[in-house]
Amino acid sequence: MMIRKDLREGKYEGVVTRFPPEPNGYLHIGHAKSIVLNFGVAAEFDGRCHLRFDDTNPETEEEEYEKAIIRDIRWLEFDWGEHLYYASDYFERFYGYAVELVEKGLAYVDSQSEEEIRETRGTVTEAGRHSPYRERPVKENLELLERMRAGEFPNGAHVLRAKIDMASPNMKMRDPLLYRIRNVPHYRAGDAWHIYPMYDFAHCLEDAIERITHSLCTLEFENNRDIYDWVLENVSIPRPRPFQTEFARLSLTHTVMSKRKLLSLVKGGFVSGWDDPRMPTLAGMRRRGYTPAAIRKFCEDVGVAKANATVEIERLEHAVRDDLNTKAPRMMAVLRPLKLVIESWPVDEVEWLDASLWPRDVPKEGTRRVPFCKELYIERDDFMEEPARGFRRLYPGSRVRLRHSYIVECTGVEKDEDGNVVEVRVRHDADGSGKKPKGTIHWVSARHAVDVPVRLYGRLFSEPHPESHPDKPYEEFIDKCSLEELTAKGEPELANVESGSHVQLERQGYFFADPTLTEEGRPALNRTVPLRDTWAKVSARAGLEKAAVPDGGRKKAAAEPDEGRPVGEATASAEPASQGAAGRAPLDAEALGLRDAHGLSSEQARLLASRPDLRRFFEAALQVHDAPASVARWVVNEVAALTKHRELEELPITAGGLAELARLVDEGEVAAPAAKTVLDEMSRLGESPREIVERMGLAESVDSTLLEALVREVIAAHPAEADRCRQGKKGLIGFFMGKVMEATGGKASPSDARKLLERHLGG
RNA sequence: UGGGGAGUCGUCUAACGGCAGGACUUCGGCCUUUGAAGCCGACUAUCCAGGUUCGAAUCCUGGCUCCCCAGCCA
Repeated sequence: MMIRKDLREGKYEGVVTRFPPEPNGYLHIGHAKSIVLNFGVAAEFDGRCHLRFDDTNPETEEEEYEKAIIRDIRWLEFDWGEHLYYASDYFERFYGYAVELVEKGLAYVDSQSEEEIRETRGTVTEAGRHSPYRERPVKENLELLERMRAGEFPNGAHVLRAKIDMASPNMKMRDPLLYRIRNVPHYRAGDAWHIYPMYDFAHCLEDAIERITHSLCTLEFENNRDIYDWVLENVSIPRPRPFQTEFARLSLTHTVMSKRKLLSLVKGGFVSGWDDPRMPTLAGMRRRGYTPAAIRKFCEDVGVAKANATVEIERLEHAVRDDLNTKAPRMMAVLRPLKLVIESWPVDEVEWLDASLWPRDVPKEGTRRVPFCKELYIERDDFMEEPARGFRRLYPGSRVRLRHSYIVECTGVEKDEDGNVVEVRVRHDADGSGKKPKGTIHWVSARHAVDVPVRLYGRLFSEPHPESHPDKPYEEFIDKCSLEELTAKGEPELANVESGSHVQLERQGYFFADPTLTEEGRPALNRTVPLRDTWAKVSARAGLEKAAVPDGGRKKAAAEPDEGRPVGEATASAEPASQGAAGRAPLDAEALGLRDAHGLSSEQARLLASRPDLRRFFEAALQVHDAPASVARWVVNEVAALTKHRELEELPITAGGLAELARLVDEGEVAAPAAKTVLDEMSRLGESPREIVERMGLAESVDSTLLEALVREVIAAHPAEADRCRQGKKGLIGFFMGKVMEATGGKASPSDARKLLERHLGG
């Protein structure tokens, strides 16, 4: 939107964005949002997006990370063409700009210690103090800088600082550091440098050098924008220059996102590495089976705004399921086996059934063969000796459909000496003539089953907001049970699932054949995401209710209207009374005088008293049109709004003009809506109200018969809306008002128009 | 308590001063050889208080809450 405006105004010829990762860690889903945004806007406006490594800190950056980052972005299927850049390739130019600043007297070499610099920076409420080296002569600065570059000093001996303002309320502007000495080699630049540029100096220059137009970054850099602008305004870079715009970074429930915390999860052994499938890293998600398309869709869906926000993980999971639904073929496997014996089936007979790989609503072809015989495995959860209410699966006497196969009826169970059910016995319905069963369960042939290692991944943190507990560190919410490993019994075809491919195990979830663990003919499956499970929710709820029942309460009736009643009291006792006008500070003498002299409201008086410019304007206007009430209203509400972003003095609007306008309205020559148009024009061009009214033909001139006709016309043009309005959707009156006022150019009396509309649409 | 940002359904996110919309979640219903998917429906929101206006999420005033800034990290 903002970009559209820039283009429309001809600020830039095209759009150039960039994704600027620092090669010091792995990319996570939060970076994905930035990637999708940057590449997305470039594509939308037919521009381009650069990939630029912001490698300005040699101490933490490594080629390994660079490689991983490139792999991850490619995996997301974004393409930067030949536009791969490195901040380190610009080091020489940065240095040139630094020299330029020094020569202009806008930067100096500071030889204070790190600690001294920190102490003299001041605090958020106190100004900082000047460095004793601040006025070092240009020549000396140049020499020192040259020697810093040459490696003549130890780390920390000197820094280059911008000379801006040690008293700036923006801490970032208190002579920010531009260069620091680091006598270490850079992973790309080698040992060519002994000084390295700071982010605030380098980033804006990188953008300018690459002719970036829109530099999108996260909210925490808002304070840095002033430096960004300062540097680019003070060095010789090509124009038009880039501008920085901030957006909210992504947070997700049930996880953490900062590099530091992710690293501590790895180091603490809570996960197996950066690519552990529970990690929110792209590498982890890839290994878990999340797809690039799902991640992109998710990033687009959550949108971009400036408000800090935490997106529910369910939303990501939805995107993943939605994508995989049409991409993952269906197969069967039993995670926790229970033997099922078909009493009515011959011992040695095997029937190979054709089973579709896709459900009805996925328009894809393909089947596989599934063997059926006397002994099968079914899921333990699919049998209950004493069925819960609503249980639609196997229990003594029940009938279920075996997926892709026969209907069976449970005839009994076998138990071990401890009373555990070890085998369920059924008879099958050979011709399918019986009535339809309520449920369908999955199964595999015991004889043909293949063992498949399966990892069930859950959320890393049990708490939705692990970082939002002041009294508890996020580590305490790590879910130790977020990984469950087991060996499943799979149908034969499952052995052929290839490394890196997706499959849905029916009724259980989407799984991914882990590329690092899968062997030929023996996939290791990671559960990407479980299927939505309504029954699990229902039974969990039932369990809760049951737990609440023992003390004799009636089933759910008691649980339903929970103890939410105190709400009414709470709101009532919330003492909002202290706020209102009565609760405000009393008017000072000046405001009091204003109020009494002109009969203003306290609010109006308070504003005029606190804004000398508006007060003078108000008083000057009274000289022309002595109607304090209406003039005050215009000044307080409308003129004040105009001064939001511009000084009153800069506005071409005069007190006399405003007074004239107020008079025209008071005397009924111009209707209120039209008067606002006039004011807008006045603030743009500085014409007198009368000139504008004449030029635009805004004098009130809509007589009642004409207005009536207009109203009828507008209603006739929107029959559907009129109907809804008559049926009670009163908000639509506003819709019609808008149309009528538009038709009259704001010249009609709004109250008359509304009356007419209400009469016609009232029924 | 300096400065910079931000407050719209439970959660994200829309709405030239003119119908508070969409998505996720939740809850009903339909359908179903996946308690999935799909389809239909429902619930629920403009931080608060004043003001301007025919009409305010939007403009004005005041207040409240949350986030960011005192790295030689980015």
